[in-house]
Amino acid sequence: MNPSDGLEHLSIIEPLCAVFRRKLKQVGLKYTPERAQILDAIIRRDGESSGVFQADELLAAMRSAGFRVSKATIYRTIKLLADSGIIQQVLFDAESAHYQLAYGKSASALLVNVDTREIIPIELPELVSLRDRICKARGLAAEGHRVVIYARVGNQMVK
Amino acid sequence: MNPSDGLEHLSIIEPLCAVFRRKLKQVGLKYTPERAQILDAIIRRDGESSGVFQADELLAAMRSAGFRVSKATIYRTIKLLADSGIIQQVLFDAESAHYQLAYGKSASALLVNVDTREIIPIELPELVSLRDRICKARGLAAEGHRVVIYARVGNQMVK
DNA sequence: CTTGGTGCAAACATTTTGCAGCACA
DNA sequence: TGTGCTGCAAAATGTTTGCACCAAG
Repeated sequence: MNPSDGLEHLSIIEPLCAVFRRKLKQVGLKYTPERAQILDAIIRRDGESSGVFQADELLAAMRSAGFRVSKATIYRTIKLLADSGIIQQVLFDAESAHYQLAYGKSASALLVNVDTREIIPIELPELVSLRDRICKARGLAAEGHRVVIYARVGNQMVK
Repeated sequence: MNPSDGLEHLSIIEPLCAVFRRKLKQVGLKYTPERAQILDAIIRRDGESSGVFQADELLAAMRSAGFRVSKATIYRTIKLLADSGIIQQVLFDAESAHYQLAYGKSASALLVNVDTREIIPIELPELVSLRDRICKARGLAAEGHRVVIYARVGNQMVK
């Protein structure tokens, strides 16, 4: 597949759809067109920008792409996807809930440029061992973590 | 001062009040009894439990302690205290905003026991250098960070 | 066909705001 | 004594839910 054909996301749509479908069946729920379209829209968004989205953003994006889904279905589906482990909530501000695709990035962190409001997902592999060590010291097992780092454009010379 | 006389918090009330008073004066605002009582209640809460609080919890605590403050004033004062750097928002769940006193703990993290819902503030000094290094690599200057670690009681043997 | 799903609108929970009277500086 | 502050209640968000009709399995 050509990496510049705008269809990179197709490489993950199929497996994620299958995962979602299986998870739904496990609990006796149905795989509907709306649910498929919402997951597809989330995957498409993941390609652009930071991949972090909010319910109303997603709704607006889908509407302007010609889909007619309701707010209620967006919220209900987001909850199902989070329960399935396909997306995860990221704690990034307190105004409203933010989510991102969770495939393989359960340990990632977000770097927020407070000047430009740009959100940059970063990897902090060192944090996992640090986290596990701290939990173990208290007889706990780490389940996950959330990290947000706030930064601004430094005026100091960068060597 | 006797550390078991229940008045440990007095050691920080005075300086924090002074800071708040000064910050208010700087922008032409007034230091009112309500604002003083709210800051006092926050400092008192910091002594108990984890020091993390929500607006409605604080309101309830103050009401049952005999103060008569309104919801609106609580919210308005929390915002002022956050702007003054005296308290800071912690991102811990998306349901509602959580805050804690900020004196000297701008780099701390929270460990949440998801079984008991207990919130344990912890120190992660290693994270500061990690954070600064990552920001500098992108020409940014770290302003702060938020870390929440979720853990549960481990069933595995802890050596 | 049966059980669950959707859209809509109303309900909710949290936070913000407009306004009339009150109080600090 | 004026500008800012308070309480109240209404408005504004963001999210959830009840219900009637529709559709997947």
